[in-house]
Amino acid sequence: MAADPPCLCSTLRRATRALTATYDAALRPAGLRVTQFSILRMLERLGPMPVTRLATEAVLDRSTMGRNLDPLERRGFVRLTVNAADQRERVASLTEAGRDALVAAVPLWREAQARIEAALPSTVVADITGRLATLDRP
Amino acid sequence: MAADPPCLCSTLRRATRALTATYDAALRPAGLRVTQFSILRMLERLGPMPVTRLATEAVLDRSTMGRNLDPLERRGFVRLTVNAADQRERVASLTEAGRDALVAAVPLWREAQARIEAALPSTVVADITGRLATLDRP
DNA sequence: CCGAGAAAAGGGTATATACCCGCACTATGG
DNA sequence: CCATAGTGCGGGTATATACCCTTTTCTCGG
Repeated sequence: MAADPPCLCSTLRRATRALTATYDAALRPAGLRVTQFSILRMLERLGPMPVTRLATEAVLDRSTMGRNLDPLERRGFVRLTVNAADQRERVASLTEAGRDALVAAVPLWREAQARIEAALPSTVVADITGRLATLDRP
Repeated sequence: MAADPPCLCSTLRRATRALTATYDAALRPAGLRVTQFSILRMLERLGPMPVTRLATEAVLDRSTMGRNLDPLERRGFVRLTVNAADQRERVASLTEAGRDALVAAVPLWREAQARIEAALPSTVVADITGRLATLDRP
């Protein structure tokens, strides 16, 4: 009986771990991880946003986004304020320190992104996303 | 000024989260996550193995493998015993309960794997792995 | 055979991720 | 205008991941 082939999920997880380590190493001088960098960049692009909207944008669980904001808030890169118009909402916004961190990180990110892109074109990654999108949520 | 393109790493992480959720959902009836399933399968394939060797095999940090084994040991799927020949080593082995869990999980995994493979051929994933392998340490 | 260095683990810390539950607040139907 | 349904969020719990430092145990050169 033929052995089962490798698990697609485990294989992709392994690849993602490696890629994450590469980006994290590249961003280390700026004191950010790629996850944190992405959140800061999203805040810069979208402006102040409530946690739930950020989570939706990143396709992350809401509580995960809340917890991912914690270290950023603790280090003063993000401020969380209650929305006066809807007191349930906590609006995340980039602080000056957060903007500075982003400014320091962007060139490092661009360098890593270019280096990776040379080996792993964005079309390949986009292809994966597209293929997985066809597996909808039942 | 053109906006920076999406981050390859964040995009791949997002895809991996989605894929993991799909596999985890498929394996839920067997009470396993895909991470745990992979470890059990590795133990079945390789036989009893010290934690460090398992970590190397999975390309995981040693301490991560040790912690990933915890829930499996707690639930009785894996046994950890000190190697008499080298008392530093803790050898992980599949228990009967672990084998049973695997037997229950394999058909679920095969179903998920087949379903995903139809949308995301293993060649595409293998391609990513190969491309990332060319990025060794600069 | 013994001491120095290497190897295997464990524990501490930190982050990333998701589920559930309950609380607080808002919006809405009568 | 109030009861209720719905929404946003925090906290609890669990897993996944990696780094560091320390302890235990081996191995090997002298």
